[in-house]
Amino acid sequence: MDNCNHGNCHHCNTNHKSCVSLVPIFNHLEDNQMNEIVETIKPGKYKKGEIIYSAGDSSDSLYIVNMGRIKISRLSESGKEQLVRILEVGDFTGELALFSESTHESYAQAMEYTEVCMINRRDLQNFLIRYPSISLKILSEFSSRLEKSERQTTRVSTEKVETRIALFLAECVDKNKSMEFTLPMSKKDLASYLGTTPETISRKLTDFEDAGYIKQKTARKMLILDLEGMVSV
Amino acid sequence: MDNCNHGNCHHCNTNHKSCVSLVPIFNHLEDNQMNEIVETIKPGKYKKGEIIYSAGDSSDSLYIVNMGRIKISRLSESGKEQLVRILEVGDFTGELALFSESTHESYAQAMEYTEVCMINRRDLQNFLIRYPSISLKILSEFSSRLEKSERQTTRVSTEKVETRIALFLAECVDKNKSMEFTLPMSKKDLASYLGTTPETISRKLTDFEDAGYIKQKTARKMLILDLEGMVSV
DNA sequence: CGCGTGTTTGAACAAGTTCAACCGGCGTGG
DNA sequence: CCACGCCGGTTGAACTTGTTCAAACACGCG
Repeated sequence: MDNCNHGNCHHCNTNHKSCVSLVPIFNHLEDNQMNEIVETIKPGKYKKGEIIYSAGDSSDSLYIVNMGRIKISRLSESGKEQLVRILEVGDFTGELALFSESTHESYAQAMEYTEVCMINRRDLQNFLIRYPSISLKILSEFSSRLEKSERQTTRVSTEKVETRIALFLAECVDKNKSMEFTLPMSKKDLASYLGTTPETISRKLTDFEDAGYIKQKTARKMLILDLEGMVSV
Repeated sequence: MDNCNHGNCHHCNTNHKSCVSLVPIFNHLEDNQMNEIVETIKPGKYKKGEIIYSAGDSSDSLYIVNMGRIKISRLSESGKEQLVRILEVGDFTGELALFSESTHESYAQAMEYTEVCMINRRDLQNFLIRYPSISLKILSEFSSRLEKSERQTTRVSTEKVETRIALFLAECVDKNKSMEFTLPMSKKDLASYLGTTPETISRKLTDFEDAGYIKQKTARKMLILDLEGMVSV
């Protein structure tokens, strides 16, 4: 904020400090260590819908979300695409290319106006060696991502669509700590994420509504009426 | 080997050195550093079929496979189980419990007589701080696991069973560098891994055979006749 | 206001699961 | 050493689930 002397700080590209001081992987460092990192950061700004990187790109930097939201999708061998996860402020991506030399297998797209901070591989590896605690943070993040990813695989492999939707809604309740919330993505994207089609999502949600488990206030706004009942289908 | 002065070294529990000097996460260290790690290691031996840890266990150690093979499975919310991955010599598991306090969501079972080396959380975290290069190795392993796991999710979500089987066989060819190989697991387990049923696996494989893509020499022995044709179904 | 994309609904269709029966190899215990 | 039993694998047929395609709709954004 300090070195931002005009209107909207969100659009002030000299303000990289927040990237570093806000995100979990760095915010435990000493001030002078953080400053050192701030020095090496390059900012990036993307309009809604803009592609940040594509499958096949030889990425060599870590992207940290400073503002906005990013959608990460993969293409399957036969060309169909799947939404893998959504990055919120403080999340990062680009890991694959950081620890192996390979290219991206996924692509990243801004879901709204988004600002990121980029750290290139060489710089990051330096910091990892000098400040081992950063590695511990990233390891912790990785292990939780791994956990989530494997859980998702198991769900898609073993649960029927209905159950997957119910579990997803239950997680939204959890995250928002409220029975009323807005879906974090379109139903189309949700279908892609859950490994089904928009049609099926639509149908199952009206089924849930008919059964009295939920109420769809608008396309995205949900009110859960009977969580227990819904997840135990 | 040196400090093993009786019969079968496989059953010699004073020989922990190989765990450390063989596995990728440690084998780049200096001798004295390795010795330090060897000191803290506890060995574990498991008969075929034995459970190494179960879902719900509050694990607090990293398991490194010294010999044998371990099957990692998860239980879905509704109780169905899925094979997540198979650990070979040099692979490790237990990561979840290492960087968070939580309990295991998966369980591990020895597929044959298996020996592991265990390092507890406290010791490992110490080494990670003192020898940052270990973190880099683990990060690299994690990122490749993450990649694989996400690829698997995408496959299960978007590809039909036939394609998943074909891709799996193609990977076996790749790994064995030969058109002839033995399946790394039973067809029952394969079904669980690919998110389908043994019946379907059986049927699709005979379909492949009828189409002239493969030849099943025995239950586990496969010969790929037309890789191109098979994967482009 | 109008276009485009996301959403809903219907009906036919495809894919894979389920259940049940049967086969065969392997290990165990008599 | 043989017989039995168990588990993995195979096959058939009915059944369930979810997809696909097509059409109509609606909401939001320019």
